[in-house]
Amino acid sequence: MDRYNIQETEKKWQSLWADKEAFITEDHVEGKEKYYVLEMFPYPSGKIHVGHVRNYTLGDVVARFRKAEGYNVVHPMGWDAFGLPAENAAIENGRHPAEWTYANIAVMREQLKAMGLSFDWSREVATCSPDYYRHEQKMFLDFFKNDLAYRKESVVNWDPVENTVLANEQVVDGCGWRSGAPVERRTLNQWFLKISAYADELLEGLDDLGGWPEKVRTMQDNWIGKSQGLQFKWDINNYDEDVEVFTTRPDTIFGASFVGIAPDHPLAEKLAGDKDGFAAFIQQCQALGTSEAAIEKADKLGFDTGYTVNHPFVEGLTLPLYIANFILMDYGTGAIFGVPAHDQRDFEFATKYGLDIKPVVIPEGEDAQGFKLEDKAYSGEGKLANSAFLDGLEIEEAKSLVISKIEEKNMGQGKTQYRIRDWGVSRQRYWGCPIPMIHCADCGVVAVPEDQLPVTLPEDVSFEQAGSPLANHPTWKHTKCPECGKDAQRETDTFDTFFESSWYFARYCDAQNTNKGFAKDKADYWLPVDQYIGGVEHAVMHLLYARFFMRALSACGYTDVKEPFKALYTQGMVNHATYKDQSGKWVFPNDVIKQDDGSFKHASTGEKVTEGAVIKMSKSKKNVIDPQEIMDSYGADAARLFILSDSPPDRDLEWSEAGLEGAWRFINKLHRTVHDFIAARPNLTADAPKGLSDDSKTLRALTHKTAHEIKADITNFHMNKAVARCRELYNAITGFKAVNDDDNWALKEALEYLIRVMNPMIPHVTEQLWQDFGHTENLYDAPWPLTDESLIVEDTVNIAVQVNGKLRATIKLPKDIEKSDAEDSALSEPAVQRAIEGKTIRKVIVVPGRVVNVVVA
RNA sequence: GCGGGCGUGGCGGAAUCGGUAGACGCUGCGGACUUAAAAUCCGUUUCCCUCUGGGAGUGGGGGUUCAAGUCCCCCCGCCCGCACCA
Repeated sequence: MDRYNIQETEKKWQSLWADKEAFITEDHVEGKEKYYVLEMFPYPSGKIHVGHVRNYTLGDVVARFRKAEGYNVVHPMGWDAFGLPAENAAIENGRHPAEWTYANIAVMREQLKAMGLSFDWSREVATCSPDYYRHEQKMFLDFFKNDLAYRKESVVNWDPVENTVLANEQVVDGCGWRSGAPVERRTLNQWFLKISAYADELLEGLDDLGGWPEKVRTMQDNWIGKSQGLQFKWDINNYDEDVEVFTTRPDTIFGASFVGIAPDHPLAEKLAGDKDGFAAFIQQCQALGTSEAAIEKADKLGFDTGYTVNHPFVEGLTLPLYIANFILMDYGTGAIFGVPAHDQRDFEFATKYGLDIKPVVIPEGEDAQGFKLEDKAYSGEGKLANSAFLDGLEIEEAKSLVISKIEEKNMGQGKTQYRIRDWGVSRQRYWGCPIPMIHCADCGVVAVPEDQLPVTLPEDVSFEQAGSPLANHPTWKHTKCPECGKDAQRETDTFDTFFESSWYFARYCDAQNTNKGFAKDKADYWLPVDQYIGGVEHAVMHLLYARFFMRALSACGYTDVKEPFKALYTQGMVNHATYKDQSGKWVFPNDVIKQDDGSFKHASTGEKVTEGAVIKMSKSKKNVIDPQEIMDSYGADAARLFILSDSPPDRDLEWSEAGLEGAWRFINKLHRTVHDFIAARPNLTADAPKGLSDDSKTLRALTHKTAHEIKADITNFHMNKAVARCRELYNAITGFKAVNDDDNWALKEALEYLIRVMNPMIPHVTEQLWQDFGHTENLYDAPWPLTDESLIVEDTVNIAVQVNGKLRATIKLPKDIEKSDAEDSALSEPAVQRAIEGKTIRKVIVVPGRVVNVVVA
């Protein structure tokens, strides 16, 4: 018998698809609606990983399925090619970032091709190419002209030994990852994009994103963080400036026991700069770096300025003015009033420094005098108390009243505040897109004239010295001022790599365009992306930046599309068990052999190995599987099928060798079953034979039902259910005994339907089997199989019969039976009789088509 | 710390609107075929019991309901994001 040759067959179809340009897409195809499927493009880190396999398999199922449904599908792929790892490779191995990056791209492109993905490779982009980034330089200049880009000071993590800015992930326990030196916060002048100007629009736009997961919309909503509050000034005793605070809880003003400012608040140095311990305190705050998580997780620390402030409503009441490490300069005014009873951070702070904790919001059912806080702040509902003119009011009433009183006193005003900050796009790095600006001593900041774009990166850079390679380059930055012609210097910062990923989906619409990033009509045709698929870790930043970027581009006349992604699907991660040897070192799963007693040993050394937690695959823990090895030994179809089979795509997936083998077995079985059928050479008619046996009718019903339901499953991303249904149909096929050619006709229909509905999941073997059946068209170009609705209507249903909610029997009844008849049938069941014996029937609940519940006492 | 999510057999998971918990796969066990093994095929696989039946059971505790994996409240555990990783 002929065995299925996976490697040969998969290569054969991959080259056929390439030769026929099967997935090269034209714009505006007559009579077809467009459908844009997009997966988040990869960073070319070296080789593809299982997370990529999952992401691109999901996208491929959608793309092939929508094509079969008759859409004009575009499914592009490219490379998010700028970024830190390329520079790290340069430092560690001496390889040039460009050389390293392009070599990785070449490897990964071949790997993606070997997966049989239906990409339109004619649209491929690499963001590190000047052909790509020249256009975003132009976009930046347009943002600048339209007042959407500006410069301001902001804080970075500074490594004093390496003389370089550190990313947050490069700060480990407050120290630089390579130098080990404590990081400092340093202020630099940097470029920002005014995403805050679109805060309301981005927030309101979320309501129209029905195709997005609720959780992602909620996260973006919280990130934008719109809040109504009060901004007002506190008078500082014996000092001629006021301190301005922002609060979302003006109602709790009578519970205030201190006022706090951020360590980098301009007043901090002025008020306390000459005090003992100030420098040490500031240093301690700086050691936390700039990461918000690190700052908020740190123990609450304060420094008493010695100054006091006057309470706005209580004559003679003064509160201490602290500098506190948990107050963020970036939010509000960088100053707060602390209400320990009703804010957890303030509570911890007050506990530590012995400040008053005075409850002013009393929950319902508690007495204002008796209400005591246990060990944490109370932030729930309640009525005001201990608060002079606010006593007895609801929180919202009290907020408005305090705001209007403050406004009357001219001390401040109600204010809408956003948590979102403007997007800092400057990076002090080499491997990024140069920011097309020039600094002139006389003219200030001047844009590079458009006819001088692109500003390209110099190739001869050194990573030997500390600091930014662009700034260190001997000649690159020296240029002439475009306005006055005198000597001037180029901006040596490059863009944040989120800049590139904020418009790549628009570039795909017109990837070959050398004049501009994309032609408006092409973007307006293809965009928005109909289905975007990627990791949930991008729920906020990338997705929010891209939404902003399209609005900014739209404001500059590039396109009419403001929302780039109509529907979003966020996939879960891929996890794998971890292994350690006796010395505690991580071991690759590939080097582990499971023994008969369930224990593990090292494949080459024979040493005992212990199995650890099942966690996200990561190189550092070595719990990685190389997709290349999977494809080499099991084939792309098996890898794809396994990854779709087990877990629902939005949940984490546990990689399992056994599950992969199961998928591989299925593909071989499917091949064998089809070939056994063909070899039997049944004599078949073209149309459905009349008078099919009941078994054949049942098989036909399942066949058509399966095609129908898989369509719904794929539409809803229930890929694991779709696979389960395919296996059910397959099980029915192999359990089916054909006694004549009429039966064989039904069998062939079932097999062909199975092949067709599985094509988006396992495209190679299904194309092959379709051809083996004698079809001359290819499945990639074939429509989704039709469902004959008349075959799938059932006239009887199984009804559960319960007594007091407990299942006692199931009965088969006509679908449209009268309730009373269903009740009679249920009560006559022996098991029901037994259960109700000697009891009184209180009532009987009949849910048509589902359940009869007999309630007895 | 803040924001968001997830939790169902030995394992991954299924269960449309609150209506038969465990589809489908994996593993294990038993059997067939074989000189033998692999492959393949068949059966079986939530737990407990006094087993022609019955009881328990969806992270834990409480509640609503004729009926709860599903709704509500509290708690526990794990995961993602937190603005210079991508």
